Amino acid sequence: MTTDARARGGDRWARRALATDAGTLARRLLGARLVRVLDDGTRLAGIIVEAEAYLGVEDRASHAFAGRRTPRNEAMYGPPGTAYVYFTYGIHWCFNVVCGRAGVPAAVLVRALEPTEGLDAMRTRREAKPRKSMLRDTDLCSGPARLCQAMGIDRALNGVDLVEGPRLFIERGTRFDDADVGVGPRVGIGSAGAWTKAPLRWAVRRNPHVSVAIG
DNA sequence: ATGACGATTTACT
DNA sequence: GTAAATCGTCATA
Repeated sequence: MTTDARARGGDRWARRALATDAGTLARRLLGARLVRVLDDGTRLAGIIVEAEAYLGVEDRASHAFAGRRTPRNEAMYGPPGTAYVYFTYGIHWCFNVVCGRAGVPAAVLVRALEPTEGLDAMRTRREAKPRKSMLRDTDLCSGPARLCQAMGIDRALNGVDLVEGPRLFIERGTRFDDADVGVGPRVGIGSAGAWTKAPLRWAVRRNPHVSVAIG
């Protein structure tokens, strides 16, 4: 493969593979490679090892619960393969893969990556604020906001198309056996009734890059 | 116009 | 373990 083809993403996920329900996609995304190509051509990438499903209008923990549709969550209503990037806690960005079908707001929050390409650039971004010591590899992308900081994902990528776009996309990666995958409640869900404990988070067992070990 | 809150992370006791 | 950081967004008025 040529360098150019590699930068474009040689083995991307097709849109039809993303046109499924959030739970199914969250499980299937484990092992996929998330790729970010910076403006200077630098390629950053990591294997997805943790993801959460946000089902849609019935899911009280979803930004689109009860059909809420605002400027912030508009991307959730886009076609499968749309990036939904939102800002939270006044500091952090989080990245989702919109799934299902256009007009139905469902998405998968990518919570952790095992970084594979561009670790030095990631470390530089993550250490932008002064810190006591150099970050370990397992601190680079082990959390939804951490991976966005490491990969340079922010407002500018909200709404972009992961299937055709040049800056952020998903490639075929490795495959994790069911025996190596755990399921449990989502992280950081406050009072959302039964949805607080619903088993909608998938993570690779014993993988040190996961943000919170799975039960 | 105002106020409460957040799909988090970090530093500190 | 607890608390601070930090501000866009949304619901209420």
